[in-house]
Amino acid sequence: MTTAAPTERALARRQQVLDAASDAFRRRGFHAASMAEIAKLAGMSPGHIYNLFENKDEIIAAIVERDCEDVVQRIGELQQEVDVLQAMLRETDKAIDEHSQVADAALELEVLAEASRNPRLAAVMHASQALVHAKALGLIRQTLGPAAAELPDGEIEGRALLLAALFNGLTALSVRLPDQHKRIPVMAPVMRRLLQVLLAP
Amino acid sequence: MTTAAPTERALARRQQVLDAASDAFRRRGFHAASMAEIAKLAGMSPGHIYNLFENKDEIIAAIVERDCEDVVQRIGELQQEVDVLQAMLRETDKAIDEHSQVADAALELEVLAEASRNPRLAAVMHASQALVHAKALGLIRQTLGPAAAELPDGEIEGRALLLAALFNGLTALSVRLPDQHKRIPVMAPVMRRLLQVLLAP
DNA sequence: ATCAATAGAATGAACGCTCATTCAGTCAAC
DNA sequence: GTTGACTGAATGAGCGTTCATTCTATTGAT
Repeated sequence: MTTAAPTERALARRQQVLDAASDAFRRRGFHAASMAEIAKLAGMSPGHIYNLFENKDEIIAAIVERDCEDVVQRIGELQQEVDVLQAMLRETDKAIDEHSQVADAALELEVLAEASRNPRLAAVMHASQALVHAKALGLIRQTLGPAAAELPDGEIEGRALLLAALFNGLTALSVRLPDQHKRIPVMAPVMRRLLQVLLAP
Repeated sequence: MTTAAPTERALARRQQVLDAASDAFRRRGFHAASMAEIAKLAGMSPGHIYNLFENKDEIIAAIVERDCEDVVQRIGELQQEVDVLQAMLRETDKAIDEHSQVADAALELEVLAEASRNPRLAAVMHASQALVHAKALGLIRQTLGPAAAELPDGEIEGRALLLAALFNGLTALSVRLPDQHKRIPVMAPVMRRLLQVLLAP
């Protein structure tokens, strides 16, 4: 038997490893972070990690899956709003700020870079991203309301893609321009106009 | 004498190393690409690379500087156009396509991820990016024409930042959704509307 | 025209180190 | 006594970097 049902304890230990590895990858990068360091942060021996994960690759794959679930949930929460567009316009500053955290950016860029050359990770990432994309389509349709039906084919798809690009780009920018967070007041008004183009009928 | 003036030959060989290293970093990542591999691709011995560059870090730093010069030049060429906005709207498809090449994305994400934790590289990147940002401000001012003077403080700055974010985001997206290049016709119309918000008075 | 001297270009084996992964063995709980 | 969680030293591969050495071409004296 290669994979028995994991015990509850094992599942909790896995989460510890994921937390530790996220931290280590963020600070050192995937290849430069050692299993010894991850083990130390997770409070267990390097050897035991191999009872919980096949290898180092599987750890980063699991991180991607977990983070994707987070994003889907966040979109779901946003959908609970009565007027999604108004909610987004109201929280533009906060949204920009959250996507401009260099620490988060580091892990995200690390994961993307690794996914562009590691097929195992690429597969997980594409599956996860497909879920996020579908959820984003739903969000935009809901925001548009009945007007959605009148739009040409692909219009909503295009909006979802560029909405994703915009926020992903903020993350990349936060590394390129380290004082970017100081410029949130400058970006916010322009961002609101862009959001209106992407989300208003 | 620590640094004599480099001969013409040395400068040419440096370029060979930069080409080789770009390729290797793109395919394997910065840490996983070995100096031996770079040397082989560049057609010289590992030892000799150390006559041309201080160490591995300096190679990736030089790549960033070279790529930055490219971007500044590209913006400069765009500024030669009589009507910059019209030119951009005309070439939207091509621009999206160029920013969606996974191969280029891989190197760019690698560089960004490394810059988020390597201070030497971060310094080079911030200096380079400041040049690009200044050039982008000039482009937007030129596009707006006399209307630029009427806009509130920071408006142009905000536009430049989000323009950069938008294209950077396309690069990140191309890794997340591998079939993104097939959706260019879907993204282009929406993108044109966004460009108008960012570049029209 | 020839040769010794010189100097930069280039090599590649060797060094010291770190890494992911394995596995023989310990320990606690039942 | 058995089982499953867990340890950490050992293994072997691979890394960036160094350096003693060789190559190549140019110079200047004869």
